[in-house]
Amino acid sequence: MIVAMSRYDPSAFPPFAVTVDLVVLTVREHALCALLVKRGEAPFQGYWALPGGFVRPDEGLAEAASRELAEETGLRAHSTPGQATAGAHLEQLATYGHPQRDPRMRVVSVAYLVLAPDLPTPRPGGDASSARWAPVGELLGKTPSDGVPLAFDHGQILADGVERARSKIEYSSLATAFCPPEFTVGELRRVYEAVWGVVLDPRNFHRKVTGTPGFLLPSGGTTTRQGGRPAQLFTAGGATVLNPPMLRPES
Amino acid sequence: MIVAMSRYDPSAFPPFAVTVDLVVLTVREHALCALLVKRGEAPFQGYWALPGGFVRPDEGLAEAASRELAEETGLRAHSTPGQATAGAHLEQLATYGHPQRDPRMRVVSVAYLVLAPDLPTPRPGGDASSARWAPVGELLGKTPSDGVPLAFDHGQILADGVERARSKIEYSSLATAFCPPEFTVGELRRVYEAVWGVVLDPRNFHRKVTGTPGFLLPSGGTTTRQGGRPAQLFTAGGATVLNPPMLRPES
DNA sequence: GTGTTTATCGTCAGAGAGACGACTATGATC
DNA sequence: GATCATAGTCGTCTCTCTGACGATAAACAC
Repeated sequence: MIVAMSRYDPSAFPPFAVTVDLVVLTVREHALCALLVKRGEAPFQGYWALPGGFVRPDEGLAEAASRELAEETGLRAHSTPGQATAGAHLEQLATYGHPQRDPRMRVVSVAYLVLAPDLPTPRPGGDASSARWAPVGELLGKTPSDGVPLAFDHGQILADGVERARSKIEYSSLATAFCPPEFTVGELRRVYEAVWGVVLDPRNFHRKVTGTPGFLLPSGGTTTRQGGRPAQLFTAGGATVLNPPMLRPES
Repeated sequence: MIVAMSRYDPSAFPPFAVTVDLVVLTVREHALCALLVKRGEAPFQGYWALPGGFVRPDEGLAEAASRELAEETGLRAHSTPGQATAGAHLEQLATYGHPQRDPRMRVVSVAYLVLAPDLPTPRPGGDASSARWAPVGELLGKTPSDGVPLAFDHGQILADGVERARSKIEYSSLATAFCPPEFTVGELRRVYEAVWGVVLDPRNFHRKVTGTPGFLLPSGGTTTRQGGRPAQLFTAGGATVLNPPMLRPES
């Protein structure tokens, strides 16, 4: 409905706090991992949580997410498609606003999803007491009694972010955001395997990704850093959508 | 980052207003239409806008969207998948929070997407001065100089909602949300044609939707309301995902 | 009855994916 | 240096699915 002008009087409305929370995903040692920080204050003191913080009065939502990401990891993210630089991918995930999700006051949190290549160090920057990369397999798919859950509704946010990542690499070239600027087909395949938690046939995968126009650009070089026969190096091509998509194996 | 406790002091933060905006889509006369309301006050007085309103202090975001939808249209929406009732489908779309998107104060708006069967009357309920169903073809894909644009950033929100609907019916059974409880294959096909703006082959479409397990349940009856040979009536089956998906024809 | 409209069933060729064989080029080990 | 293990790359076969399109069926209008 169209609200009356008087309703815009700030004093007439209890204030909402608006925050951003980040689901930062990367692939480390064949496992999909999420960045967690340890909370230093109540509530949920000592619990692990997603990084995040308040949106400042004069900044946009994506801007706030990007700033928090830089504060936590030093990563420079951008949401522009077809990135060929070393930055991470950032996109809005969803917004969480259950009235009691924060016991102190009404907080509406806009969650962002970040896909980043493997970072050298977990670097607990900012004012979080500590930070770590946690394999999402150990955080998800467990009963709430297994281990300590995440603070607030961050377990749900993380689950939504992981599902978004899993489905989005099906029909987009976003999986390259997990890779360094130059990568091999095998490295890209291991990304898919880690994110989906499956094993893919190397030959069919190779045929699929090299046969999709614009997905991969040969950079000319080769590498043997994975052992075995030298593999061709590629960079991400300009294509952002995969048509036809590469669907996850069922079951 | 983890913020200090003092930052939770409401007086320390300029309040954000949180609203919900609704992209309500339906199919009328072979065209995809969106619900618009005419603004009665400044700013953008006299402009068409998406329906929406403030989130109340004690209600969740989806709850607020559902309430606004009921106030505007009388529809009872639910986001539970596999709905067999006459209600509309509701899902969160995205959140828009550019600092200057509302000239009066900082407003963060959580947009929801509603897919509804054709409603008997546009029913301008609530306190909007008037409401109408507008074909999205006339609102999108035009230069900003063609006609009057929507208020605020509602043109962008509408475009995002339409794109979400277009892509989501590819791999889900959501198109049935545009249909009455009982519908024919031809009626469902006309939904796809209206949403995508294409013409589909009736025979291939029939084969695809009747061959996908769980998509359609025969209800036993037949109808001739579309003219021609009587068509079998179906209800939406329990399946929510289409595998393999039904991809839009390219270009 | 004849024509029109819509629904439904079939056929055929081509694209694409899964399963898997074969070969290549490197480093590691004996 | 020969052998082995590892990973990469090319090919083949089959099956499924899709797009194009012919043909038939069952209603209504005249």
